[in-house]
Amino acid sequence: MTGTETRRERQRRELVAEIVAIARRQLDEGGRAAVSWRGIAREVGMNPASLYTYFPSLDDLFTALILESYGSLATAVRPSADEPPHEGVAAYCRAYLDWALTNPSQFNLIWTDQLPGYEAPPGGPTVDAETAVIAPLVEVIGAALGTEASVEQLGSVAEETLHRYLSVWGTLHGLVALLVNHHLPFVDDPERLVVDQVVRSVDALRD
Amino acid sequence: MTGTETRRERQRRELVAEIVAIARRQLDEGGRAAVSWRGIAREVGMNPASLYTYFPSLDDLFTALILESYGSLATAVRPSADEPPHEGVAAYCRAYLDWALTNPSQFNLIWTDQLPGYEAPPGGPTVDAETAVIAPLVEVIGAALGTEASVEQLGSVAEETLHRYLSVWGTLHGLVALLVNHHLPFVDDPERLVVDQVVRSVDALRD
DNA sequence: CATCTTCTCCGAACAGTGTTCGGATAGCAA
DNA sequence: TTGCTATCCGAACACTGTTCGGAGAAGATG
Repeated sequence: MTGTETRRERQRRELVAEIVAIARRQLDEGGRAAVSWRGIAREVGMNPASLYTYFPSLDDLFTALILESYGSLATAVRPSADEPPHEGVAAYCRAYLDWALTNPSQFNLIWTDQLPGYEAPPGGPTVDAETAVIAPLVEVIGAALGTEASVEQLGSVAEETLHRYLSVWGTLHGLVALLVNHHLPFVDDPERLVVDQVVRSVDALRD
Repeated sequence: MTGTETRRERQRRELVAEIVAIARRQLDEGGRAAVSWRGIAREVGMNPASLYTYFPSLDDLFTALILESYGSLATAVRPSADEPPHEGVAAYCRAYLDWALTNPSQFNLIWTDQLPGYEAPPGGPTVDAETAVIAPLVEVIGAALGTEASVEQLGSVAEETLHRYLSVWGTLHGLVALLVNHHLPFVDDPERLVVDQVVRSVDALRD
C-alpha cells in the first residue's frame, strides 16, 4: 500500500507546493531579489520561523525553484509526436525561445550563476535536469543530419563532433539569452532570427 | 584653464573612484549579493549615510559598475594593431572568452538582467558601451568575409545579413555564457571549442 | 485508553541591510 | 568676514534571514 498517507504528510506536501508556488510567482514578478522568506510567511499566514520546518534555508528553496524551472523548460521543449520530424530543430528553437521570453526570471535563474565559484555536485539532480533539457535537442539535430544521435552516445564521440553539437546549442542559447535580456531591441522578429539562424547552423554541420 | 580643480572636487573624484573599486572587488569576490552599501562605508571609514553624497542609491552605484565593466570588456576585445588581420575573429573570441572567465561576475552583471521588465533608456550610455564591445566584432567578421563592414552600416542593411552577423555573436556569446556558468564541465579545452566553432560559423556565412 | 515521542508552530531576539532626516562642520565664493 | 553649499555624522525606521526555547498537536506504542 503506497496510498497510505497520513494527514500530516498530506498537509506537508501541499504546504511545500504552496511555498514553492508563491516563491515562483515572486520570482516572476520582481526577480530574484523579490523572493522573500518573510514575504512567503506572510502569504501563507505563518511565522517566518515555521518555514524552516519545510526548507532548511532560503538557498534550499531556490534549488527547489531551479529544479522546478528545469522541469518546466524540459516539458516545453519535449517534441510532440505529431510533428513532422524534419521540423524538429525549428520546433525545438521555437519552444526554447518562447519559454525563455515567457519566463525570463526563471531562464536567468537556471543558466546564470548567482554565487561565484559555485559548482553543481557531479551526481546532483541539476545535471540530470539539464540533460533532460538538452537530450531532445541532440536527437532533433541527429534527425536533421540523419545520424540518429543520442545524448548518451555524445560522451564517447570524437571531440570535433561534440563541439559541433555544442555550437548549435551555443547559437540557440546565445541568441535567446541576448533577446531575453534586451540586448537586441532592434530585432523585429525574434522567432525568425533564432529559428532561421539555428537551422542554418545545423545545415552547416554537414561536411 | 581646465586644470583648475578645487580641493573638494579632487577628493570627491578620488572617493568616487575608491567606492567603485571597492564595490567591484566585492562583486568579484562574492557576487552581486556581496556588494553592500554598509560594507563599502566600513571600508572607506565613513558613515553609510555619507555615501549618499556620491551616489543617490545603491542602484546608481551598480549602473556605474556596469558602465565600468562594459569599458573593461571593450578594452579587452579591441584588436591590437600588430595582429594579422585574418586572425581577427579568433583573436576577438579569445579576448571575449578570457575576459569572461577572468571576470565572471562582471560578465553576468553586464549581460543578465537583474530586474525583470527593466529596459535601458534608448539614448542611454549603456547602449553606447555595448556598441563599443560589438563594433570590433563586426569589423573582424567583415574583414574575414572581405566586405569591410562597420556597425553603423549594419543599421541599414538587409535583414538576413544582419541576422547572420548576429548569429556569429550569438554563437560566441552562448558558448562563453555556458562555459562561464559551469554548464559545460566536460569540455577539456574551452578556448578551442569557442575559437574553432565561431570561426567555422563565420566561414559558413559565405554563400 | 494513556503514555511517549516527534512534528509543527509561535514569539522573541540577534545581526544585518538600504535609506531618510536633522544637525554640526568644514570648504569655498562673494 | 559673511553667506552658501557640500560634506559628514548619529540616530532612527522598516526591512531582511536565521536561531532558540517553549507550547501544543499528531502519530505511534504500551
